[in-house]
Amino acid sequence: MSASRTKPQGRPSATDHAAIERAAFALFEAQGFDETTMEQIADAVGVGRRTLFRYFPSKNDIPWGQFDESLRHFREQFDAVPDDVPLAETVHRCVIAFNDFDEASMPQHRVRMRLILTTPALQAHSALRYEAWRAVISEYVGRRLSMPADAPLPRLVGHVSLALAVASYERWLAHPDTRLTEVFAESMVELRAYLTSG
Amino acid sequence: MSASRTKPQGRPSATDHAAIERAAFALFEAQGFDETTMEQIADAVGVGRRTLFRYFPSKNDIPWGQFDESLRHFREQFDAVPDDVPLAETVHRCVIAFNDFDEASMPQHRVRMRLILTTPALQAHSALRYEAWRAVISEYVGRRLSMPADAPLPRLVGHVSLALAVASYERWLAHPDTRLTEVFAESMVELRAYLTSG
DNA sequence: TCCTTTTTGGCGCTCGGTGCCATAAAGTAT
DNA sequence: ATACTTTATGGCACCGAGCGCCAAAAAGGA
Repeated sequence: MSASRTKPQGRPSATDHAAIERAAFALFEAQGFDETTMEQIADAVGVGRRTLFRYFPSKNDIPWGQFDESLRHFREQFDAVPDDVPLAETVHRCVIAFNDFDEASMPQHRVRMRLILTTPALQAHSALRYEAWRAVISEYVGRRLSMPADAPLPRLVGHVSLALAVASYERWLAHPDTRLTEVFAESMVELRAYLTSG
Repeated sequence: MSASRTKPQGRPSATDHAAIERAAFALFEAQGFDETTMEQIADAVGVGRRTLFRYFPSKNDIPWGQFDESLRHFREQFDAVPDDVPLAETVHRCVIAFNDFDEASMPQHRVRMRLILTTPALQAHSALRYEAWRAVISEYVGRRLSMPADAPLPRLVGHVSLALAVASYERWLAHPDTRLTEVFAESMVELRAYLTSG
């Protein structure tokens, strides 16, 4: 009943998500994503191909790691913001907080995002992951405005927030000397200027 | 040298894009996209499976029809706008013009977009098509602002314009009685309100 | 030692997608 | 009519992702 270590039963796991990610990223870096087969990854990890599909539902999901957990954290960001903060300000803050990683993990994060944003197969697959990310925003906006999360405005805010985030990531990847959180802020400033300029 | 019918040479084509689209959409409607195999489509068209892949590079591309031609038209929209029209206004007008279809073709367009926007495999694939659409916008914005098309601002405008378009399509699909062009305008108004509200 | 639990991983299959190539079906020149 | 050229077809074999099935492995507990 406690949250600590539960006694493992049955056959122990032969690997874990982190080990698979490491082996996979090494191969992706060395020979490219498309050129790497699941069999090669399985061999590198020292596990059967079939087992790989139990840890990651698809090859495309490997670069995303444990995105579901990140989304849980994303939701908590929203819960932590007081209700008197303006809506757009809240969304902007939380999006930045979501992408405010430990400085030490930034290099790895850069590799991950470069892979996702430059590999066509992953660009395509990302749409499915982005959807869940947008849903977090839509749900919050819906709650704040007392309307369903799938109403036009909440969804619009989700889409535009994502657009801003992806554009920011592209900018961040192109300029190694920039900080992710600052790039987000700049993008927002530019968007407001674009929309309000004559 | 004239633009009219060129004398066909060699073996005549056994089918064309339109015929494949018709057969495919009928099957997609009847049994779903994922449940329809390329072999079934080939049989329905009365052509070999191999031939299908010469007309469409992938199954995912069939619902998009001849999107490349649409993009050519999209580019022409921008060329037709005088330079004294404000940038954001120009982009907004052209995006609306791009989606201003013949009233008679709207029902078919609805079917197509519903398929694309609700089928996971197609949602994913769309990212690749959207990229080319965004590029048209980025190139224009880059030209107007005398900067490369892949500079941050042009790309940001491309991403946000797409976000607005997709959100508008979702709204249009959910409300059969609305007009596509009007929905786009409403989304823009809501976006400005969202970003400028306190 | 047997039983239960859990994971592994091999096997076989489907389906999208591709390279290869012989062949069909047209026009054209002799 | 025959031969040549051009272009499209479509069969065949192959690859890789992904999945259902299931026997076997590897642990703990009785």
